[in-house]
Amino acid sequence: MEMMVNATDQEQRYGDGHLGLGLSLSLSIATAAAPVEPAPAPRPISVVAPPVCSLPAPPLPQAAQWWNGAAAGLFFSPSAGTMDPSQLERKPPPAACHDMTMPFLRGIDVNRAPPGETRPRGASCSEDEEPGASSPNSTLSSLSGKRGAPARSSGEVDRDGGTPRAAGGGGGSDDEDSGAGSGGSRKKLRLSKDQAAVLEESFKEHNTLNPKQKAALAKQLNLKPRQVEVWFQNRRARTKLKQTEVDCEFLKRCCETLTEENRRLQREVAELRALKLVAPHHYARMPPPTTLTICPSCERLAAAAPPAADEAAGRVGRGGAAPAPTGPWGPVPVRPVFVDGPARRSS
DNA sequence: GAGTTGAGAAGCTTTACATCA
DNA sequence: ACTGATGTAAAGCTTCTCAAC
Repeated sequence: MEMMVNATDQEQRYGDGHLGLGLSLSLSIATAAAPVEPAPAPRPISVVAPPVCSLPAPPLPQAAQWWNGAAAGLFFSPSAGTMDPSQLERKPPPAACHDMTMPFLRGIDVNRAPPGETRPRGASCSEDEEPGASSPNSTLSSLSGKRGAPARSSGEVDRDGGTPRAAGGGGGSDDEDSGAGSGGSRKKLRLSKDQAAVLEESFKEHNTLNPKQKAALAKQLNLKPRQVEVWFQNRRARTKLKQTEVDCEFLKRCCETLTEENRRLQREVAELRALKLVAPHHYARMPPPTTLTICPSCERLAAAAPPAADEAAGRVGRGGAAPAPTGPWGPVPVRPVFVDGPARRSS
């Protein structure tokens, strides 16, 4: 097979968890500017733009990095900033998500495949065609065929969403459904609150589903596996979009901060030059410029600290530990992390 | 009218399997 | 019989888009 993969394309395609180009940039900045600290713990999904510094986390195995993001609903993994392009390149290994448990699926072990069971690639997933799994609400929209083709309009949607009506009915396979495109406008399914809540919970656990999880979830929610799949696809796409917006804002702030710092440093340089012209003899007695140190953690240049007692005693070497956030490294913008899904209507 | 959201389509990668030298 | 290369089909994913609400 011919593999002509555009790197940019790859980054975009598999950017969830890494966020592609823009993300890499922001992370590079953050990596260069921030001192080392432990990685922030995964936050609850409902938190938006938490006060977390964009610090690079210690490199993790790829699957772990991905999972960190996925489990917390984070598509922007801080650790991605330390990843090399090869790490950015691939999706997580399927096992990373397939082995996770879904506590909300009571009594359904969707994660444990029967020993030795591997679904043949070519075989159609019978679970996906589960005939009885049709949403009480979805008997309509899920029936819609191709775009533009009017779907069968049958039944109404339970907007309230409390209890799904009896699933029964359905009985039609996807094939049947898609085939019946006769007349009537396409009614749109509205997932019930309960269904949405369970899906959200599930998404917090895994942002992708394996076939078994999908089937179990569909069964539990009285939806078709295809509907669950679509919901997850949309959720991923929209979460990523939100995160991209957040990252964009963050990058703007980074840019402003760096620009301001650049101006300040240029002014400083100009002042120092002027000073040197005015009083060259003073500078002759000063230590050579090699006393500038590099912060070992963030590799930023720091002016040498004024001679202190420690230094006089020879106890301080060059390149000492970087001061905390308020040190000479300047302000580091705090990159917000979008961890919440698209706002849901509260109706 | 704008925002949200379920869903279809296109295009891509991955993977299992078959075939062949 | 075994092995590596190659082709193919199916499934899943992302992205874009539409349309109903």
